[in-house]
Amino acid sequence: MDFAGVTKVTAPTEIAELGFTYDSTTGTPWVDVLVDIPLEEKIFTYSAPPELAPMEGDIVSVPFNSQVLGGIVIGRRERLPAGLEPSQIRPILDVVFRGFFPSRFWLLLHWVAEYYYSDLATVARLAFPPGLLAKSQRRLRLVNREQIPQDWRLFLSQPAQRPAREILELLLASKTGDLSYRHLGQKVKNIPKGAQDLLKRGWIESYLDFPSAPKPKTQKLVSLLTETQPDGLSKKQEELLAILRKHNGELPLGRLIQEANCSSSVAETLAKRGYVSITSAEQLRFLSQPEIQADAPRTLTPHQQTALDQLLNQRGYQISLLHGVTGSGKTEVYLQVIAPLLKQGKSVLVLAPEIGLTPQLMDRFRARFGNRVSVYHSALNSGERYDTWRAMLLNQAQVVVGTRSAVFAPLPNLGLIILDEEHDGSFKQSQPAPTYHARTVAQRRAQLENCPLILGSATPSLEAWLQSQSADRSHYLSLPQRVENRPLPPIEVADLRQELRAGNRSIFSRALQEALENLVPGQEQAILFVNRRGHSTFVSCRSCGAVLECPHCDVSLSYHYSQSGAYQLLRCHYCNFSQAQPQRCPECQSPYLKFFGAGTQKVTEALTEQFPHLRWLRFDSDTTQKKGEHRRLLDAFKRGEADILVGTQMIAKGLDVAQVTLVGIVAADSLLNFADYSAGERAFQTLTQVAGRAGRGAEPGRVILQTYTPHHPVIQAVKTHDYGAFIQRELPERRGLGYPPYGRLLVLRLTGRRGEQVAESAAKLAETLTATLPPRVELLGPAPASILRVADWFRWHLLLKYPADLTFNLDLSSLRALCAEGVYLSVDVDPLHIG
DNA sequence: AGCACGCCGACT
DNA sequence: GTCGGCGTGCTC
Repeated sequence: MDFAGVTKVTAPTEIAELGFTYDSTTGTPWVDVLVDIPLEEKIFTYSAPPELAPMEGDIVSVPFNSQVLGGIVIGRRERLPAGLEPSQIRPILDVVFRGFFPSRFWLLLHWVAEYYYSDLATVARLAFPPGLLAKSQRRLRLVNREQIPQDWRLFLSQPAQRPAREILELLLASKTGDLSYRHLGQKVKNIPKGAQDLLKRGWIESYLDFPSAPKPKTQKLVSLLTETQPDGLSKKQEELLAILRKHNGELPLGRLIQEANCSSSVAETLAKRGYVSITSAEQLRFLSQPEIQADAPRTLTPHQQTALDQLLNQRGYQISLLHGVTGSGKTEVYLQVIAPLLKQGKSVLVLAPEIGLTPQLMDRFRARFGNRVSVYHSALNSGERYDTWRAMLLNQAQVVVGTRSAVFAPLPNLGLIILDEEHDGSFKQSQPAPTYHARTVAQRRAQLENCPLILGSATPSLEAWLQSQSADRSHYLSLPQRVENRPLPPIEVADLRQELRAGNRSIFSRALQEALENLVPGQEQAILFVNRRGHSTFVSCRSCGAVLECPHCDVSLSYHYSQSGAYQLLRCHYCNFSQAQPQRCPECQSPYLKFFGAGTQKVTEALTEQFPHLRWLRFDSDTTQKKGEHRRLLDAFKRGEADILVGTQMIAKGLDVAQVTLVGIVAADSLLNFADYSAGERAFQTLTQVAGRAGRGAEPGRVILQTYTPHHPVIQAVKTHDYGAFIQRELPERRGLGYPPYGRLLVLRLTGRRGEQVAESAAKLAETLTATLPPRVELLGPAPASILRVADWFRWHLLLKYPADLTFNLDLSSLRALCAEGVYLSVDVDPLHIG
């Protein structure tokens, strides 16, 4: 079955009944519009043509200078602001979308804009599907291709006519002969001059491409209005009514006339006489998704049942941390909390780290709730996105599963928010603004909607854990055991220093080699976790020790090669620069280059060499670039087409394959050695999650963790599956240093193409901040970023650290004013990474 | 953010 | 003189 459903068209007033209110009775002449432009004061007053009747919350097109921009009506006013004459006021051009914005949603956007030092228009753009806030584009097009003389170059031979020549060349080369100013601007210097020349000759014309609101596909729907069989109808008319009756009284016009083999005029006559109605209906485009076997609620373990009972009893805003070890059945608890809410007509928002990586979560939801589940994430194309957005707005009792940005999903009757894998870093946007964390926004939203929020994780973030212990309306629920009494896999730590001493130079420890040797192909599967993609993390010269570095970034290049051996590349993992692997050291011409650091490619290479009987699949961002490739690879692995899955971080997320009995962590150390206050927390989470992939089926699992630092407290906590031990060590440390969750952080990032300028601006900011910051705010830096230069951009930052109970405000625009030209300042509130 | 207007150097 | 460079300021 596919989901291509037909929804009855809903008039604006009906949308309003979904809980949004506005008043169309007082038609005041002026409206304030938030214009979609990053400006200090973004509110402009427009006149409201009565026929458009723009109202609060409407999305509108407005003239702005010589462009047309999207905007949001934020209020109406009786009189003009001081100093404005009626003659200065221009009218609203169009209402793009009507009657959105319940006030609590509006408040949420406001709050996000303020909390993250962003602005309303930027935040609003996140919350809307593309197109709603579109701006007009100035475009140039050829008036008539044939009319331009063959020898046009002769007319434009002056040096000063270079822009005109270049524009014309580009236009002639393009299929449509129609290009946007913006596009041309990237390739031609001084377009206005060139355009002027060409316009004067009458070869091209310039026009404004109006933003067109995304329109849902519509189709005509014919509905039966009479119960009885009316008299005096023609044969065709009777036939048509009979067909309608056969289809429960409703059919799309196209299908109806096809089946009745008549023209639409027959239906129109019937409509005129009042026997049927013809309405316009939206036809929503959805991703056609693979069919899923329906399933029924599963029997719960006592722990699951306890958690479920507590969650079912919650009313109003509550925040619950569902701390369930890997394989403890959190998803089943979610499903059973959701079911009764849907029956009450409420909707549920489920946020997950990356939908692409967790198709299994999606499948579980669809198996239980069928077509009441929809996905919303950034990989949807704009048509799908728009229609899903519409559906969210219009449908009752639905489940939306989405990624970070879905926290803004416009569900009118929200009954619950679930944030699964709450600890996952991808819930935080670090770039561009607003630098929001979906967990933080979800919490605010739950408060505004007055509904419960459930955070789920096997390895809760320290923030969530601390909050669950102490804060108001917070609850801690635990699922300490796996379902069906399956044990957590024992974790063996292999000391790589001892391996070296014992003369083992393989990247696999003896324990891991033995385990791989004993893996029964076809019955058991293994996962090998490697922290890096590619082959080697760096290449260095044996003679002079030179390390090959990226010419655009301050990092070493990684070595990659193709399966066929067709290329050997050095690639930068920061800016994607690549070059051929040189035959000789560029410094000393020595031919002896050595590869260091194991990436996924090197591991698969070693597997082929040492275990030729085992088939492997590589799962990292190199092998999953194509759309749908995640799923394809995971499905292939699930079907047993390979014995071993070799992958990066990605495999830690929600992968649930019953046959996996062995997990190998090739090198845990790279995770521990990040110079970041939260490195330990992230390492604990990743290692625990990866280890948790083992033994999820009937067969018990086994984990081998290789490391050079076996006594590191994080390794020990992972080894003993002891979350408590981990936080008892980590929390006092954080408290002592004033780091989150006890203190708060804010990073000011400065970037620019000229290194000295960036450094100077950073120093200047620091000076000003030192003089103006309130007493309990600590300023650290300025410091160069741990990788100073990425893609030829230099990066410096300043870190502000302050007690969580302190509120203060930065005046961002005056700080921006302090920066040198070409130096950009951005803010990251509650950053996850500082580097 | 665009985009116009407006004021100075190197060409016809 | 004119064109072409880009600084400055405005957008309801």
